[in-house]
Amino acid sequence: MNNDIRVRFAPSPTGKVHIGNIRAAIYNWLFARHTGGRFLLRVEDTDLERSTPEAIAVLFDCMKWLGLDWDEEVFYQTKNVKRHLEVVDRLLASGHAYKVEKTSRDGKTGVVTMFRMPKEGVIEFDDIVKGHMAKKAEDIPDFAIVRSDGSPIFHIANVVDDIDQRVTHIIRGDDHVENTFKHICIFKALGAPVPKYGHLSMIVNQQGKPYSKRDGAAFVGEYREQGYLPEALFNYLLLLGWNPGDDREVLTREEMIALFELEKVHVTAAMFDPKKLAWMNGEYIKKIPLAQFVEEIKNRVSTLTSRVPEHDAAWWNYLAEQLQVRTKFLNDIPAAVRCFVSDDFPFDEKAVEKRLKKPGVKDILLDLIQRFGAVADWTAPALEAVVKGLSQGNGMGPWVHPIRVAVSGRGEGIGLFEMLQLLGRDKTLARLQRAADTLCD
RNA sequence: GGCCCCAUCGUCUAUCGGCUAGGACACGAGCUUUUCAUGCUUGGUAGAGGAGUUCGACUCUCCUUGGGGCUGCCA
Repeated sequence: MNNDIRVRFAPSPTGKVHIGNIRAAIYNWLFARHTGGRFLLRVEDTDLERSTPEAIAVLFDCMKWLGLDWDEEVFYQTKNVKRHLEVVDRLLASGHAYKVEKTSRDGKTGVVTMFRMPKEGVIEFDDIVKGHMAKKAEDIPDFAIVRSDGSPIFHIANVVDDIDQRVTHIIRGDDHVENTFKHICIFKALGAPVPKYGHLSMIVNQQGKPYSKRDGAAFVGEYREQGYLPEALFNYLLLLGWNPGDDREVLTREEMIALFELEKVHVTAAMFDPKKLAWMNGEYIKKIPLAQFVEEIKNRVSTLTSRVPEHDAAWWNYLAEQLQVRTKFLNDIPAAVRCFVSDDFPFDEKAVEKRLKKPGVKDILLDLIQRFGAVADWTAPALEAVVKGLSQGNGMGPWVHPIRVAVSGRGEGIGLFEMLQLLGRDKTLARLQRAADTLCD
């Protein structure tokens, strides 16, 4: 355990949190938790137009949702501007920086402060994930650190904040590799210790380009809305570029913390595979304790109806048990439980066409009403026994399919007899009658 | 263009010189089966190309090719 280790996640709040960005947060967090160091959050809110309180709230929200807790008070970059400028003055005084009149791309002319890069020698560092990196100083031109309007630019703000926060390890996106050579020179010019670096590869789309919103859900909030579990997204993102060294893929948070090593993070870009994420989500849904899954169902039911129907705990548990293994996304729950909540559920056109609008089906349903009506003990096994008796070992399809569509409106769902047991005798018989009267030919 | 980085199944990856190249997702087949799933069994698909080092190279070196990043008064 090394309590001197300090890492930070330093996003600029834009109202949305990109999955590539949050993966950097995950790696930082895991690194801190694994080493016993501290995980800091710095909000780089210098873009006043986009960095609204709402945008910052979204950021906090996403992090909390994923269980990424930070250790010290949030550091706001805008509150450190005075320090940035003081440091620039020091650089100016020591000759590491100079002022010059420049014309920017968009044509405005003004005096900016430039950082003076060394003109010879090699700048190098050992990146924890990418290995040894070196670049000739002459290949990097001087660069601006203060705008003509007097505001500090990213390079100086970032380095000064890292010094002030006493950051020891900078774990961030690959796109900052080139900046690192510049930043190292600033640290040295200031006589500050150079932190260790670890650059993370990007998450790319199927074309190998950086994953953007055009490629599907690119922001954390979207996964949340679509019914993904935070644990699943966390686990999936972690596996995109890291593995525990054996065949385990679904890991507990404790295992992740225990096993995570920055040295084992991949250098290559990883393609985002929504199918595997979906699979992993299903794995995590199966792990939800039954009682909690029941609550989840009730919550979703409340989006369908103002009053959650009254049932005993056994009824809810039975439903949850049946539903849990079939659920890939929490958002699939409402459609699956609709028929238990209300008599007014939609009928799937195709299913009706295929299962009910066929000759003889009406008679089968009417016959079933009689037989089910005579069942003394309204349980799944008893009901199944009735249909088994009718099918005489030849497959229950001709009975089962029409019943399912008649009582639920859908061609898929939980086990049919379990469904009937949950619905109860009255609803089942009424729905069979209704289908026979109005949906069959 | 210049500089930097990268390269194993379709995808995520294991392999740290001995490989009949393993696992997962996806896909195919089968079993279970009332639907949809789950579960179990099972199949196919990979080391970009070329030199070199070595008894031996997917693993090391070089070149080529391909991909990505950066090259702002953005971050």
